[in-house]
Amino acid sequence: MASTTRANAGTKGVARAEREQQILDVACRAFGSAGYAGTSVADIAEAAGISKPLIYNYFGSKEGLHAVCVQHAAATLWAEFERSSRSGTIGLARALVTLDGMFTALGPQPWMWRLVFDPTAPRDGAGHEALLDYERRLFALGEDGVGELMQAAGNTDSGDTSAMHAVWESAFRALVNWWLDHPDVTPQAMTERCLRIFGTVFGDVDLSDLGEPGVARRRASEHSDRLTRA
Amino acid sequence: MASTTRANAGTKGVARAEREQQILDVACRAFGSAGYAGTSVADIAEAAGISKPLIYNYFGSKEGLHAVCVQHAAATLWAEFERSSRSGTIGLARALVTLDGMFTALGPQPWMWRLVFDPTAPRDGAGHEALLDYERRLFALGEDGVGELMQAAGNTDSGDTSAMHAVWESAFRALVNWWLDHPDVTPQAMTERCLRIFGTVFGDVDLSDLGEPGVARRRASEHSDRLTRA
DNA sequence: TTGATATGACTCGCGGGTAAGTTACCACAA
DNA sequence: TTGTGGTAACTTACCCGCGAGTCATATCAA
Repeated sequence: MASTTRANAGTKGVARAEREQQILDVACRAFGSAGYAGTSVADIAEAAGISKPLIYNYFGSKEGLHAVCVQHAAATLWAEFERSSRSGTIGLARALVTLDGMFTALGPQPWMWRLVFDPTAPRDGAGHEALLDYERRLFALGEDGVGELMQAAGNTDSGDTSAMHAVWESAFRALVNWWLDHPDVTPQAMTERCLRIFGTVFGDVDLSDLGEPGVARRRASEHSDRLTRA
Repeated sequence: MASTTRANAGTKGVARAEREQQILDVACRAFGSAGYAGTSVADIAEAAGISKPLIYNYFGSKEGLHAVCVQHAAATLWAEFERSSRSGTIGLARALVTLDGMFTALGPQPWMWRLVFDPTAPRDGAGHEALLDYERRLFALGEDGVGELMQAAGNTDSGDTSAMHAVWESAFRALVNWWLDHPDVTPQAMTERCLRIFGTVFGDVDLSDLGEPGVARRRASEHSDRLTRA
């Protein structure tokens, strides 16, 4: 027994890489649920079962930790968007494929969404840069589709296109948010709902553009194993 | 000169009601610009040219002050929505009239918008109640229009209607936000832009529903004097 | 003199961040 | 096999600024 001081320190035999990953998981859930401002480093430390200074040792600062979380989330979501853009579909069909991919990707980790669209996140630093980058690429992707639509309708006003794009992104977010607020609805059912909504708004959607109606679902399930991991 | 102590207190001859109004104006701008979390009571006191304890004397707490601001903003915006709903138009025409009314109402006081849609606002208390009430009424108003649209399209699924409603509200907010981000665009020009966008999305809008294209603008300018006060 | 209007100078908790020390593990010498 | 030093993993206990909220006090008008 010797000199059993009441100190509780000392290694627990967990390697840095492993501990970092563990902290990251907890932090993503926390930031994605309560937002950046609503989450304290002490909260994360407690949830991860470690002490605060360890987080500062490994990530430097609250903002540094958050930046890594955001980069991870942005990369994940962006990968999904890019995959959809390679689906070979265009116009509304591609929109549907993208929505479907989002539902499937977010199913096991819904907090990722709020992590990226957190209004309380800091307006500078590495995390913000990552988000700006993500938004820029997303913007370019969406601008194509909206541009096509506007041109097909004979409208070439750049202001109109810009506003229209804002509306489209907002509608996209609204559909995802609605789905996140209705956890009972399966991704499949939600995609079908989106299809019906598109039909209502745009008149009957030309399904020949879409190939077959099931294409979105099939492509998504091809990758669903890969996505259900985390 | 007598005993000129360096104390700076004492009344400045401003009546409580007047001072409260003055504080309120400053607070609305502050909360509406930097958000609830991003605004300190000291900030407001300094901007109003008074000291912090006076605010606590008159409004009890930061949340109390914020609640009054929110109630004011919600009432103002709601009045505009209700006026639009009495315009006699229906469907897309009413949507246009409502948007036009918002642009005109927000022109002289754009911060009102963020005051109502502030993600950093407290989730309880009188201000939150006022917002919930406002949202409920807004919801009922929007549900009508969306319900009509869905029914006309032969879709009676309540989930579809709910999601559709979320999309509509989101699109509405996106248009207003876009406009707030482009201060050079006049309300008139923005309303015309919305008309063109509606035309692009829904196919050519039936303008007979709308009466004449200028109806929104005319009704709004009737009241523009009343709105440009604050 | 009384009450309304006003303020300087506090208290206090919360949360980001840090200094200094403690323990376990591991490579290597005896 | 058993010391022994070095390092990586970890914690306790603190600092410090910021912002909400308060107290005692001061001035003036009626």
